[in-house]
Amino acid sequence: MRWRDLGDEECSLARALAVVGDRWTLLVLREAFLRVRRFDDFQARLGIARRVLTERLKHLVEHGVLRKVAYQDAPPRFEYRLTDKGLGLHPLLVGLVNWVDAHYAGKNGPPLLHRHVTCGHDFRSVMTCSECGEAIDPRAIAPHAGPGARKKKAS
Amino acid sequence: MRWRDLGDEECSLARALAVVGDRWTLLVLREAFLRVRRFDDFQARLGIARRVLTERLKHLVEHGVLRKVAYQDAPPRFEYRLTDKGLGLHPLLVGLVNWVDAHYAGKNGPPLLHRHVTCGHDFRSVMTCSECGEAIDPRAIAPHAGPGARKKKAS
DNA sequence: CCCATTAAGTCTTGAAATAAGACTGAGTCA
DNA sequence: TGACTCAGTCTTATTTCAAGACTTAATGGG
Repeated sequence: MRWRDLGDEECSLARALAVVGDRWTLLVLREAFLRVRRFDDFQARLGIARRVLTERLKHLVEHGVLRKVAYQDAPPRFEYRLTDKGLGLHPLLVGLVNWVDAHYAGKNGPPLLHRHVTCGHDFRSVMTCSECGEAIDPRAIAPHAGPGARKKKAS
Repeated sequence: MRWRDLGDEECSLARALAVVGDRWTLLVLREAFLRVRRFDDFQARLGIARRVLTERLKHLVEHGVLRKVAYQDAPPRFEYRLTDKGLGLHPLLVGLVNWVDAHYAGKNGPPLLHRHVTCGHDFRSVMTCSECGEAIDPRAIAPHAGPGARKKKAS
């Protein structure tokens, strides 16, 4: 299977990765969550090939994760802002960051903390069950075919 | 910057991606969560190059996400099992799946559901604050430098 | 006017990674 | 014996990436 055909898969995870699973894409979003918006700023902070950055930004805009907004007309200049859909990924990224920090703690602790402005505390993202509200024990997850399943493979 | 040097970054997200950010890696883990354990099964279900699969499995074992366990001696045969560290990624993957399903619902609904065996219901993974217990509004997350920060870049 | 600078890309080139599938080696099964 | 299983390894052609030079349009200073 080719990576480029991932979006055609039935599997939800495959379709998610078709959007944000390319190299650098999640790091571009990390910068976006840190309020970076302009091409050269993304490029300078990530140090990635400009060609790749161009491609990733275009892809994220096409998938509605970022919006390209003109901030001046002459010469035309644009910035990239998160959409609501893009913002929805932030808690997940925090969860991923918490996962690494839990397993590969540096000597001094995590380099970045996240404050929950609602309650004012630095927090970890705790995954809970939408039905019973309890924190999810990873061993208590049982995947099974849903209504949109075609045959046997899915996710 | 080269992708291979990602693990040396201070940024937690970069270090997470150095472990699970390669092409196909998360799909390998999806299969592992669906109880797939053997090389040929992974290969047949994913349809990826065997060379790439070999590399990804080795990488995941090296990083303690999977364990390679002999299940017979002659000829030697192995299977790959999730470690606790690997299991810790399952709620995050469910969250990612929920994210796509929310934004790109198929006509029939999601192809895969997840049951929370503790309460018996199909659930979505809701990210909540470890401090106040509330569901996290993505706009209420304020990243800031933590104790392990070196200069300005992080995550 | 002339030159430097900024910003958002595009282009080029050589180096890596991936896709597809053939091949290998040890052992089992009939 | 010959077909088959399983877990890889190898080969080749194609794609993608890394690094940085180049482009275009405008602004600011001397």
